[in-house]
Amino acid sequence: MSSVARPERGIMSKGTYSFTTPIYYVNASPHLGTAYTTIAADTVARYQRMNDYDVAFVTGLDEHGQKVAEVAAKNGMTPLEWCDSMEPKFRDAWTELDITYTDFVRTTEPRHARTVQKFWTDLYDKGFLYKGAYEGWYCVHEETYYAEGDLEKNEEDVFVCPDCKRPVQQASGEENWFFKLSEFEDKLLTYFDENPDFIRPETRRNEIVSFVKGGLKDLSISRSTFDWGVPLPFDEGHVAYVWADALLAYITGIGYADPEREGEFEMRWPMQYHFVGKDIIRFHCVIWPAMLMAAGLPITHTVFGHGFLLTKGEKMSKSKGNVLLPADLIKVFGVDAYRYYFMSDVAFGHDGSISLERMVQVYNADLANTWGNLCSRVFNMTNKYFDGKVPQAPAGSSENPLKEISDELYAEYDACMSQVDFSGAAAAVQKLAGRVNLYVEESAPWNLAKSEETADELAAVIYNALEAIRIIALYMAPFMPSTSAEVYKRLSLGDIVAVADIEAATAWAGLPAGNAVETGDPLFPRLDVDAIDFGVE
RNA sequence: UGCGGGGUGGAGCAGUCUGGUAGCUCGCCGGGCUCAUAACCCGGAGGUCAUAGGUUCAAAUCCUGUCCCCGCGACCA
Repeated sequence: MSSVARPERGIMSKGTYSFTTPIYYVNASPHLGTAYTTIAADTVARYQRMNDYDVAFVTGLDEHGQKVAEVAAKNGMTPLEWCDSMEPKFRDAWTELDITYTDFVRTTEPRHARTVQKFWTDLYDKGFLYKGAYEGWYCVHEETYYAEGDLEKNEEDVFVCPDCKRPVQQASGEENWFFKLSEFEDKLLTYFDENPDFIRPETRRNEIVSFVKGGLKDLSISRSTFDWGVPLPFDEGHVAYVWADALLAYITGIGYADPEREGEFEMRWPMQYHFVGKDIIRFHCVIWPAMLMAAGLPITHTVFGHGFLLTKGEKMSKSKGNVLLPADLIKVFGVDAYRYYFMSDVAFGHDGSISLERMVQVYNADLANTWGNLCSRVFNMTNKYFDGKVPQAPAGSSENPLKEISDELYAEYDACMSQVDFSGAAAAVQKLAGRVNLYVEESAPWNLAKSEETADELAAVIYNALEAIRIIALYMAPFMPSTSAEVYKRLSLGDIVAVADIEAATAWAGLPAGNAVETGDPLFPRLDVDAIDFGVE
């Protein structure tokens, strides 16, 4: 099903690096939030590919469940027709944002049904499942059972769902399959204890630990009241319930039980990261590791629950009328600036307030004034003083402040990126860009150009500035792929996407003398906040 | 009610775990430079770190109380 080319395996040196976004629910179109998670994952994907890793980046769609069936019926479609109509919205959004996922899993695909059936049959065989009746109440909307004590009552004194406030129905003794989640309470707590990085950031970890300490109930993993789902092989009248289905898409995406991808799952599992919004960490930090433990599989290294994007301190929602759509922002800022803004200006893991005004600020300060203008002025001087060719750096010119910073940069940048501290990584690169601007100022090449006596000095300054620009382009590439590719092109360097070892590539003096340098149009023309039509608000 | 996050110069944040010159980006004011996208560089103004107590030689940072804001609860990471 997936049209995305998978990377060749086994040819890179550092090993595999695998991670996921959530398998998004088909009911809503992609919005800033889903785009945020996905851009973050893509930034990791692009970086780790440049960092000599064999990357697997799994995303996809959760297409099962009663709600989907209902929405489809309401729109006069079969459930699958409805899902088919939603899929392009996601794929197109990701294409527009330059997302380089390696697999896009739809939970309705046969290969995923195979995963679900194999996985749960295995747990069934191992004795982790039992059939039981759920006493109590059921909310169709949440697809969840509630004990009477957990319910709330509305004005009419009718029991309603504590989550969605809709009336609930009596469970009527429907039999479900249950997963013995309660057996994993201690094992999970021990695991959390021994693996402090499993849940990040730390506040999320504390939440989960206290939640598990509060006690775990067995988990209903099947439904027999509707059939829009994957049937369980040991009881065909039952389909896997939402999380018992969707979480497994992560392993479908790396070839679990896939005869066409022999050996890939073993190579890529366990993964480094699941990137999720903070609202769904429970499923990823409690149910999922318990499922894996039961299956005898290792557990993903880290579940990272990032924060929400807030506007004016409030969460975006349609009813508040403060929703921004990715496409609207791309129109104004372009894809690269869009990606850069969210990665650099919002601390990953914390809620972040965003605004159009702030986007314009960051765009102008970091991209137009610092990075874009730096390229502009240095390229222009290269053109003016060296006929548009990279000058030969004179002997001894490698002793300079830019090299000093650059030599330390990989370690700092890599540490940030490995910890998914995107804003830290971006700031580190930005610091070098700022230093180059200062270096140019201090060296004043326009004065050096006035006399033959300072010709060597001039060549050194321009070379060093160009070299720093090359290095900055490399480090910016995971955030802003198109711009970095453009800078590489203007320096007559090869395809930046082919860079497979960024540490080696960013070693000083990698820029060949004599390369043609094209000044080109400004990379990021300044924006005037008052002159922009955002088409929203 | 509950659970969670937060209140730091005009705006957005860092610093709080491991007490000891209050830092960053933007904006504002003044100066410099001229290669560049009114950009770049330097300097400056501006904060009783929500509030009231407590601990301490010393608290934004630790403890206690209070006030306020936000999130989960509605499509939604």
